[in-house]
Amino acid sequence: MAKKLTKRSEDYSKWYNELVVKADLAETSAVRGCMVIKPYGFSIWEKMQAELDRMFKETGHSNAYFPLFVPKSLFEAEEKNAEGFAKECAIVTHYRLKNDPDKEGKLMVDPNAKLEEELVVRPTSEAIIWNTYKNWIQSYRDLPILLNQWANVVRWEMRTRLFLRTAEFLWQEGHTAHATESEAMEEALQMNGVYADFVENFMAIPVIQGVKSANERFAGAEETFCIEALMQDGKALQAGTSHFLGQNFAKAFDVKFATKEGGLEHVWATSWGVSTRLMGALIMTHSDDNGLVLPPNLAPIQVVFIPIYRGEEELKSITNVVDPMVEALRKNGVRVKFDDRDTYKPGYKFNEHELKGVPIRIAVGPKDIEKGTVELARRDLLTKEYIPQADVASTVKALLEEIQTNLLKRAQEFRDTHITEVDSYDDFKELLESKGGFLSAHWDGTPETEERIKKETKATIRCIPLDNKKESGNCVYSGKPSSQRVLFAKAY
RNA sequence: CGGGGUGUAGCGUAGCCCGGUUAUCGCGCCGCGUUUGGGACGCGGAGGUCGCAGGUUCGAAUCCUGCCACCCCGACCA
Repeated sequence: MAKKLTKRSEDYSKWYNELVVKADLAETSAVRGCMVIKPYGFSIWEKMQAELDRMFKETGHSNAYFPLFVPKSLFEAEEKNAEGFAKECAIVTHYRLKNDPDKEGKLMVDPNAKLEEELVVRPTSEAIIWNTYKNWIQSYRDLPILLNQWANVVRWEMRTRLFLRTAEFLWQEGHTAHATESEAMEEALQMNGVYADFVENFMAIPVIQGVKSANERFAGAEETFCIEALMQDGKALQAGTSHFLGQNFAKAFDVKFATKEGGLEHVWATSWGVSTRLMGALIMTHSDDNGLVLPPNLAPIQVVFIPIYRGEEELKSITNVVDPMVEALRKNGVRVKFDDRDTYKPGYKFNEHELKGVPIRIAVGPKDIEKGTVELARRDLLTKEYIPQADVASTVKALLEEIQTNLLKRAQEFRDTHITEVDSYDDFKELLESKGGFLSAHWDGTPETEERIKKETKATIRCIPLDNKKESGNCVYSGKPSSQRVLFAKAY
């Protein structure tokens, strides 16, 4: 096995897969299309969960949990939603196994244990949740309901890719119920904003907030808002979505409430989610040929100390110097590890922590003991410098913030230089291949045009940016008049 | 589900066309020693139903048949 990762420029997919496995984030499982998230990868996910959860609570939401199984009759109640997910559902049809009379030691599905009604393993939970909300809502006094659940969902994908597309994935899904259309719409927009805030400020991944075209809209939604990110290879990634569901689910599940005025009206709904896919976005936004690069906010280990020594005596004197520094940092709330394993050499540790994306590495050896210094290396720039031991606590604190800022800035610059305005279809096709990224182009607003462009170029409309400026022009494909540019890209 | 490909140790592989002692090499793993400021080196060692089932043959990783699994390209998708 090669020690170095495949270079990003050589084969981006190969690089990505190697990185995910070698940085101890995840691996493919023996189960078709499924993924094992390893402890290190999961600890990063937990950081994301904790921050998101905090933000949800801050905006008035609570957590709850609903069943994994959705009876088929409930699943099919909202037609568009059902149709959208029908092709990728896992279905439970039986509830028991028995010994196979023809094969010693083997089991078979017991044909007598066939379920009267099949259970769909949730690909999303609108159906089961709205069937429950029906029982919870009678009056305007019961509204709003602002719930979130952390769960797994199953979508039987044909082709899978670690974190980006797996048959089972972890996510959070918010499901809210409101008395008025405007309140629901505000909620959907608010949560899209929360996602943008989280992804940009916590994960240092710049995103564009936008609206999906009808083709790309969530099945069962009236309007889908999204955050779109751009990966290093020029492909876009939908990083999160927030849906204004109108009264579709309320009508499908007959959820009405008595208004203050004595009327009876259908409830308005939203749903919104982000998934472990964000881990993929993290990797494909910041990482390099040496491995993962973690924004300090997310890093399970923010600073790693590595001793360089021969013999126990030397280690002891280094430990005496390192321990107070570690303690001082921890007191400042910094997540620190002193890697004093004697089973690996320093060079190995350097590479390992680089591969895992630790933002700051501090090496302490005999020379440093003598001079009262440490060697400090930052992961984002791969630079090294010597600083006095006395300055470690203050330097690290400031540097962690600087790295966090720098990563976002760097990604932002990349993203901004990869949004290109195009006005002819030839330029469109040419740039899509040569440069990639977002192409900002006029579109006549019809699904047919979007569909044709997709067929011919594989590019889709990623979104219509929320802050889009109105500008009259002509559709890059049909030449028909258009009032604004939209963002096209090839997407994951 | 359509087109193509691959299954040999934990991982990556040679051998297969043209059947013939004990199945190749690298990484990793274990032991001992020397090492330790960018993935150490030497010596020794362990680890294999050659995807599964059947067939041809004196003899099968190698040839034949069937099955299974996985990967890539399409369609689908957060």
